[in-house]
Amino acid sequence: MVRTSSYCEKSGLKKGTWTPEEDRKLIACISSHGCRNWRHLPKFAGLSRCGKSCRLRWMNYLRPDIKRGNFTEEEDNIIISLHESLGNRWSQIAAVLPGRTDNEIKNHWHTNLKKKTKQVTKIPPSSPVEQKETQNSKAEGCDPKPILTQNHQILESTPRSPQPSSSKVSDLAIFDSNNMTMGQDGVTSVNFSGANFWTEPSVTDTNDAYNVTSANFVAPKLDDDMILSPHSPVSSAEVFFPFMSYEEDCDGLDWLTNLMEGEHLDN
DNA sequence: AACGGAATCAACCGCGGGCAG
DNA sequence: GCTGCCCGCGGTTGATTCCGT
Repeated sequence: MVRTSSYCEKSGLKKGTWTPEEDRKLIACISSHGCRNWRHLPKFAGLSRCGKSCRLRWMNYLRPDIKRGNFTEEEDNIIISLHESLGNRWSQIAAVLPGRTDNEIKNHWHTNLKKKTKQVTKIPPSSPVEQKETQNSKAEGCDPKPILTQNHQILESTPRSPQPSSSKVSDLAIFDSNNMTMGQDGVTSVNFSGANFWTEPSVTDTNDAYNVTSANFVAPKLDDDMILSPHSPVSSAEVFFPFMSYEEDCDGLDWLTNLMEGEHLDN
């Protein structure tokens, strides 16, 4: 199947899975130039990719504020609830779940939640199965109804087990605990040494607890000898970090600690 | 251990909307 | 108002991984 795109019509442009080297180039380019023009960005970055592909990679994977990890019960409930009212408007649903991309939510819906909702509609309310599920929910302390914080923000996530793929961000991320700080609001932020990553973040959130600004978000300095892939030695700890928010006693910090201790590199 | 089907998820594509000229 | 460019969205594909036999 050969389809053309107004965005990627040029032949010779690379397609498929992104390599760590391409990721590094893209991050470096956005770091220095920002991402106001996706069409021209690949040229500056030295990438044989179309702008659309770069944008997608950034928005769905490399963006610093992406929360990595399994969806929580709470997030599932919110997605289900919002899907009932909004339908397949994944971007709007994603807006309520900071750190989650529309693509991720969409995939999660099709792979997990769709079945879940079908089960719920098929099974009579008084069925033993549902009763059991309800009991489980209660036992786990999960409210079956969506729980939204005052500003519609989910602050927790369970860690997602890393997958062995060369282009996964979990492979790329190395953390420096010295650069992690916990704000008064319980939000973890990370300052990287190096130049300002982004003087004008394109990804902004009106949510105070989630705002990523140049003040609290300084990106890694991408030296030539700095390698983000776990397949090669890392010369500095000041590397890219998926931005996330946690409550103080959240398990997510344990996950971070594990990552920092290199558990994600054990493959 | 090997195989095949199922599940997962990153990435692709076309389309529509916004905006500048 | 029209046209072209660019961006973002949602549907879909396909490579990879998982899991049961």
